[in-house]
Amino acid sequence: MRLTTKGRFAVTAMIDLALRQSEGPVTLAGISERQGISLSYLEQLFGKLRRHELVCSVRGPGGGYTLARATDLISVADVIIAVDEPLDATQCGGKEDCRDEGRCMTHDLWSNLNKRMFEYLASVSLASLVEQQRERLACKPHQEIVFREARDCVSVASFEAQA
Amino acid sequence: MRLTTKGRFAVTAMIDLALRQSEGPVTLAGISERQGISLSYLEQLFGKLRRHELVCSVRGPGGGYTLARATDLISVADVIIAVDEPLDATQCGGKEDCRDEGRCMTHDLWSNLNKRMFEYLASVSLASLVEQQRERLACKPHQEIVFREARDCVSVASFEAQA
DNA sequence: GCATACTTGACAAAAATGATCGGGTATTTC
DNA sequence: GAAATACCCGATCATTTTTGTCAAGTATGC
Repeated sequence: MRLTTKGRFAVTAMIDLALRQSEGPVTLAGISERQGISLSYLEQLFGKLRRHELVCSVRGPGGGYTLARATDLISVADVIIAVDEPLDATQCGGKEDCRDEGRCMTHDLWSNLNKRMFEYLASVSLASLVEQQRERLACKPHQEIVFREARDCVSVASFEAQA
Repeated sequence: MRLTTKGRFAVTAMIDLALRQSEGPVTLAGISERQGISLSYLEQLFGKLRRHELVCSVRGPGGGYTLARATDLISVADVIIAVDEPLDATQCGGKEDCRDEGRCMTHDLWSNLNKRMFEYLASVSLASLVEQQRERLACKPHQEIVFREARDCVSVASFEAQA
C-alpha cells in the first residue's frame, strides 16, 4: 500500500460526498469548489472510484455521484486502493517466497507494514469519519459549509512524520 | 509519514550495510551492485542518512560507510524519516486545530494513521531485520552473497496492497 | 613529496509521476 | 432544442524519483 496525497484527496472527496448525498447526486463541480481540488483531477479519481464500484454516476442535469454502498461498508482502505492501483504483478507478491536471499531482503518487513496499515485503514469506515465531521459541524451550527481556501491545508504535498 | 520506494531503498541499503560493516567500511559501489540501486541514488540517500547521523563516512581507499549507532538503536522509522524530509511547515501541523471545518476534514484520520505507522516502524530495529536475514542465510550456508539481478524485485515502483 | 586510484560529495540532467487545463462527446432533464 | 452534467482525451506544468557527470578529499605506492 502506498500513501500519498492522491489517496488523501480521494478520501476527502468521498467524505464530502457522503455528507451531501442525502440531497441527491453530488456534482464534481461542487466538490471541487468546496474542497479546492481541481475538477479534472476529481474526474480522474472518480473514474477509478466508479470502476471499483465505490460510487455510482448519474448523468444529465441534476446528476452527479452517489455512494454505491452504505457509508459503513466503505473503508478508507477501499478508497485508497481504488485510486492508487498498486501495479500488481511486477513484484514478487506475497506468494513467491523470494528465494535468493538478498532479493527481497526486506520482504517480511514491508509485508508486515503493509498488513498493519491495511488493517488499520480497513477498520476506519466512511461512516465513522462522517460522524466525526458531523460532530464538529454541530459545535459551530451556523457556519456555512463553503470554504474556498481550504487548499493550503488539504493540498499539501506530503504526509507529515510525527512522533 | 510518506511511504514510497525511496524509504524502501534506504532500508534495504541499511540492512546490507549492517550485514557487512564488521569487515570495515562498506562502499556504496558494493551496495549498488548487490542491491541493484544506482550509485548516484545511493549517494543522495546516504548524504541524508549521514546528515541525520545514522551513518558515518570514511573517505579514500578502504573507505565507505559504517553505522553511526548499534543496529538495535536504529529503527526503520529513523531511516525513512531521514530520507523523506517531510517538508515541515507547509501544512497545518498537529498543533493548529484546523478550525474551518471542511479544511482538514480528514486531519484526525491522517494523524492517527501517521501515528500508528510511525509507532510500528519505530518498533522495528535494524538489528531485528539483520537477525531475520542472518537466519535465512544460515539455511543456505554456501550460497554466495552476490546477487546481481535482485532488481526485478527490489526496484519495483510501489507498495502492494494486500489483505 | 607526488602521482594515482578509490571514495565521498555536490550539481545537473533525464525520466516518471502528480496535478491542472482545455477541448470535445454522450446522456439526461427541462 | 438547450442546458447541465458525466465522461474521455491529449497537452501542459510541477514535483518527485532516478541517473549521469564532475569535483574534492584521502590513503597508498613509489
